[in-house]
Amino acid sequence: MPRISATKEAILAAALELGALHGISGTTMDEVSERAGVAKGSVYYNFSSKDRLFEELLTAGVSSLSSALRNARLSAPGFAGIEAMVAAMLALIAGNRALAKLMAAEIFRTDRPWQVSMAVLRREALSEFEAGLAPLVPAGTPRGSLPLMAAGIFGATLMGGLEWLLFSPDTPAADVSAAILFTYSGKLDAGTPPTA
Amino acid sequence: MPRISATKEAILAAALELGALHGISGTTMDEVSERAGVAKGSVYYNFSSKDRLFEELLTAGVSSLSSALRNARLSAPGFAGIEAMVAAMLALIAGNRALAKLMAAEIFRTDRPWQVSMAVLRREALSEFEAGLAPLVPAGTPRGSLPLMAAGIFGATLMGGLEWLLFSPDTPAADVSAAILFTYSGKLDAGTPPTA
DNA sequence: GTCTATATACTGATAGAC
DNA sequence: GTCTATCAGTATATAGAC
Repeated sequence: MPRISATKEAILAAALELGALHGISGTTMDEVSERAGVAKGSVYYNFSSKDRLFEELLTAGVSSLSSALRNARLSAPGFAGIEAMVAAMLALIAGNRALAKLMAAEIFRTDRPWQVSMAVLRREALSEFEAGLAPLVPAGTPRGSLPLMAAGIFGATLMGGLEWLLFSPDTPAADVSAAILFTYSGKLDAGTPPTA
Repeated sequence: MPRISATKEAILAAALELGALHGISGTTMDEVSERAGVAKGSVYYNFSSKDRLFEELLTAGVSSLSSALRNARLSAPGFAGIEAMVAAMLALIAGNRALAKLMAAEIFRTDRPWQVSMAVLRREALSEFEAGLAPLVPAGTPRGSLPLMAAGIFGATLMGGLEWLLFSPDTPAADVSAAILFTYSGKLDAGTPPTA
C-alpha cells in the first residue's frame, strides 16, 4: 500500500510535468487538476495551496538528489567518488528530466515561499560535492574555494545533462559522463595543442 | 543621444530587476510600470506585449554574452582562451547579476514565445566555448562530446558565478575564477589524495 | 508620447452537495 | 474524498483624453 494516495500521486505527477513545461508561475491549478484527471477541489483537498504543492515537489526532488550524491560519494574513494557523483547525477537527470528542468529554473530564486527549505537542500546537495572535493585539493587552497568548485562541478553536470537530454538524447549516458569528466583530467591544459 | 528613449530604458531596467526577483510569469506589467516610473499605457506604447518586452531583454543579454565570450576567446590562444572566457563570463555575471539570474532561469525553457531566438543565441554562446575547446581535445574524441564539454564549462561558470554573488559576494573575482579553473587543472585526479 | 480609466479574461481558493 | 459551482482578486491589454 502506497504511503500517498493515487490521487495525490497523480496531482504531483501532473504538477511536475506542467511545471517543467511552463514554469511554476505559468502553471495553473486548473491545468494541474485537468491533467491529473481530478477536480480542482480535490487538488485543494490534498494540497492546501499551489505553493505547498510545488514545495513538496521541489524539496522531495532535491532531497533525493542529495541522497543519491551521498551514496555515490561513499561508493568510491578519492576522485573516483567525484566521477561516481557526476554519473549518478546524470542518471537522475535522465531518469526525471522534468524534475531536472524544474529544479534548474527554481534553484536560484530567492523570494519564493519555499526559499528557505530549498536553500537548505541546495546547500545539502552541494555539500556532498564539497565533501568529495575536500580531500583532493592542496593544503594551501583558500577557504572559500571549495563551495565554488563544488558549485562548478554541480553546474557542469546539470547543464551538460540538460544539454544532453534536450539536444542530443541519443548519446549514450557513458559518453556524456566521459565528456564532462574529461574536462577535469587536465588534458585540456596541456600547454600547446595536443596535436603539436 | 541614446539609440533608445529614456522611457524605454527605464522600462527595460525595471523589467530586468523585477524579472530576476519574481521570474517573468511572476512579474506584472503594473509592477514594471510602477517601478519604471511611467504609466502602464506608456509601457504598452513602447512594447507591444509583455512577451516582447522580455524577449528584447533576454536576446540582448545573451547576445552581449556571446560577443564577450568571442572577444575573450580571441584574446588568447589555447587553454588561456578558455581561461579568458571563464573570467569574462564571471565579470559579466558580476556586472549584471539580475540578467544572469533571469537567464539562468529561462535558458532551458522550451515553450516560450521567444524559444527559437533564445535557442539560437544559446547555441551561439556555447559555440564560443566549443570553438575554444576544439583545438584542445585529442583527435579520437567522439563527435558529440564537444557540445557537452562546452555546456559543462558554461554551466560551471554560470553556477559558480551565481553561487559567488548570492552566497559569498565578498570573494575577489580572481579567486572565483581561479577556483573554477582549478578543477580543470587535472590536480583533482592525482590518483591518491595529494597529502598521501 | 504619456497619461487615466476600463474592458475582458483568468487565477487561486472556497463552499457545500454527494 | 471527490465533485460542481462560484467568489473575489488580479492580469494583460486597449481606448481615448491630453
